[in-house]
Amino acid sequence: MNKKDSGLKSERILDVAEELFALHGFDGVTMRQISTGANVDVALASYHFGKKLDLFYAVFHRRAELLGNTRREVLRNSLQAASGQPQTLEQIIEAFLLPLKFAQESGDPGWKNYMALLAYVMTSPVWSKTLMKDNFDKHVGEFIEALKVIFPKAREADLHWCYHYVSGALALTLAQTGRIDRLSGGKCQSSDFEAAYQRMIPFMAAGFRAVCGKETIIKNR
Amino acid sequence: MNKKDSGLKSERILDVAEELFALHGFDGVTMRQISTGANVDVALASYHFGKKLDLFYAVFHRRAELLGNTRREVLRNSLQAASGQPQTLEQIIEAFLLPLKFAQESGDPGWKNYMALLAYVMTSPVWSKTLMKDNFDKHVGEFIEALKVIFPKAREADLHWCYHYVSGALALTLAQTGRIDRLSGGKCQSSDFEAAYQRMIPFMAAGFRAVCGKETIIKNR
DNA sequence: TTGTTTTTTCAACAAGCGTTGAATATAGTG
DNA sequence: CACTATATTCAACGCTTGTTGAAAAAACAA
Repeated sequence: MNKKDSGLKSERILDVAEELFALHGFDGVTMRQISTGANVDVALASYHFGKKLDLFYAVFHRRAELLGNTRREVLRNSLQAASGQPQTLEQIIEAFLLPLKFAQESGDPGWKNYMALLAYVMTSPVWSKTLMKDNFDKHVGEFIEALKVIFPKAREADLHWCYHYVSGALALTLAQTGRIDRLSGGKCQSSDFEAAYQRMIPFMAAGFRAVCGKETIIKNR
Repeated sequence: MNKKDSGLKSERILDVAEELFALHGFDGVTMRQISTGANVDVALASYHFGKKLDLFYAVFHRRAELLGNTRREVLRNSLQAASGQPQTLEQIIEAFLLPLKFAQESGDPGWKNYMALLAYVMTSPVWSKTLMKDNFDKHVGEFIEALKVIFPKAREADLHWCYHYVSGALALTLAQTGRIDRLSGGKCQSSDFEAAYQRMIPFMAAGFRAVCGKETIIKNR
């Protein structure tokens, strides 16, 4: 039995759609390409998921919930581990990035496609207003709040712009365009999320401090 | 005479195509939407630019050359102004960002659309391998070289990843998705490139130093 | 088994797609 | 003016699109 014939057909449709949408965007993929890739009839995708747009939402929503929950969990765990003291800036940034590292390491190749899809959605003026708003905005507040605790004197606009830079750097990394491979002559690889991850934490932490000032240290009570 | 009836029709086609491609991507725009927006017959776009893909290339190429040349010029000017001494890290980053600030301030609303288009192309796995490669990769080498001068002991991979983070933060800013407006409760605006620009320089400079070490100061000869 | 529900395929629809050759209008030239 | 080249429109082509109702197959229940 062929690889693309294993598993539930409805799941295969989601997997193939995820990969193709990530690569070519919503309008760059046809229902027939998806059904062909999943080795099912074109009508089956409509039967399970409705309209093409609904399928797109289903694909995006499938892993969004899991990712958001993991993010919140990691953030709260690091808060608890600090036992009363505020988290370090590095811990907050790490909590933001760690779930994606987990996903990368999970071995499920679908996660890699999903990350590229996430980058596509994040940078799209259209999808950002619907999919990001409905699936990810709610988690951002907690991160900003954690940052406010350690940067009580920083202006909110500064915090948001810095968060925005982290988001952007992350998005381009998730997109895995292959450009860094080319520009670096092979010294860096788009697929090497570990390399991107390790450097991103000190980079972004230093950036935050340069813009928002040194964080306030609160004594243990 | 209506606004969309002014100017050369071929330029109007490029302008409308630029705006629509930036918003919906290559596959999300039809030739008829473009021609309708430019108030011309659908065949005229083909007459002037050939296939749809050629039109897309023409749109992207129109401002790419100007942008690339300005970038190189600014970089070399700052090199000359340093009169023998190496540039500061901030100067190098500024040279990378300044042309976009210029474009923003030029008053031409087309530039704003082009920036969103550039973000779309930068983050697309498909277009990155063709359009970015053919139009922008050649300029990156000069920036990396300038960075190597002031970070002679840094590993190349570190420099490239840091450059990658700057690219990503810039891309998300150029995309103008409106997300930061929402998340910040109106305290930040996607359209306010000046605000993004001012904070980006100290942020990225600090990030570079955190990953690549303090830059080497070379005495005046 | 028979009956029922769910899943999957088949075949086809109307609408929209990019593209093109021929016809018409406009501008430029002498 | 007439002649020519360029610009623009018109009308239509063959093809692909997303979607759907009905038929067939498979799974399930009794």
